[in-house]
Amino acid sequence: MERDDATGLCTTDASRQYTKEVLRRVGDTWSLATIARLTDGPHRFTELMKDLPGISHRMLTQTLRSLQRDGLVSRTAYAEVPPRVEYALTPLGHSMLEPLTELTKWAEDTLDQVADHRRTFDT
Amino acid sequence: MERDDATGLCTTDASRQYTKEVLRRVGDTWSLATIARLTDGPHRFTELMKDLPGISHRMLTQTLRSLQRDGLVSRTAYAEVPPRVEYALTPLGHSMLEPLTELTKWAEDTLDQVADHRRTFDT
DNA sequence: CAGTATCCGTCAGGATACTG
DNA sequence: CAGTATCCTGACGGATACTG
Repeated sequence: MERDDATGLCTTDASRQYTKEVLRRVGDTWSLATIARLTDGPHRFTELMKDLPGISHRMLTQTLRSLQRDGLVSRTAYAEVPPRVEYALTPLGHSMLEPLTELTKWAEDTLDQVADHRRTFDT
Repeated sequence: MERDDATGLCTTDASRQYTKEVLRRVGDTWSLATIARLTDGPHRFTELMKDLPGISHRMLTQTLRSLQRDGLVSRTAYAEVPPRVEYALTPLGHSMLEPLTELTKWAEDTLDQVADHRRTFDT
């Protein structure tokens, strides 16, 4: 596997597949936010609705299905009345948190720089 | 700033802005691939076209403008005939490579797991 | 409560043609 | 060579109504 010596970022065709793969898994509007919300433990559907301001009923369902399909989130239904369903991160889901956190920190640290540059660029 | 103790991933409203911010900057189809291609130094427009299989003329322009606008990529035009323009990562662009590489490695390492899980889930 | 189904608007992004 | 402008399609995602 070739990697750039300075940074470790692959520049091969194969490596670009991985970046695309990441986007395919969590590149949509709600996946990352949903994962972040599940960081501290299992949550119910309604809790997630409440804690993800702006998400629609439909999109939460769809996002959870997608994450579940990829093995990042588990779904547990309890046979009760009223029905209760809990979503939680799987070990695989947890394994994403560390690299994801790095990227989030980077965004946080560079937010102002980017905003400044954008203003300058527009003028 | 509240962070989850176990993982360091923010779960506050503010932190979700950062994840959204990342997606806004590089969440489209071609930004990450373009950045990866610029890792090893400056490249010309045509080189990038050739090295990003499937990208259209229009989308490369649009992607480069967006990255330029955010200060991740610099554009240098040489007053020659025929015209020559070179794109390169800025220091800010370089600063993204490390966290990005972590995420790429994660995708690489978990690709098979996800593929397996997806097959199982479909049945 | 936790979904599924349907309709519909918006927009990313491809194809193509035209300029400096 | 390195763009810009225009048109068009398909996927993302919101609103709403209906089930177990």
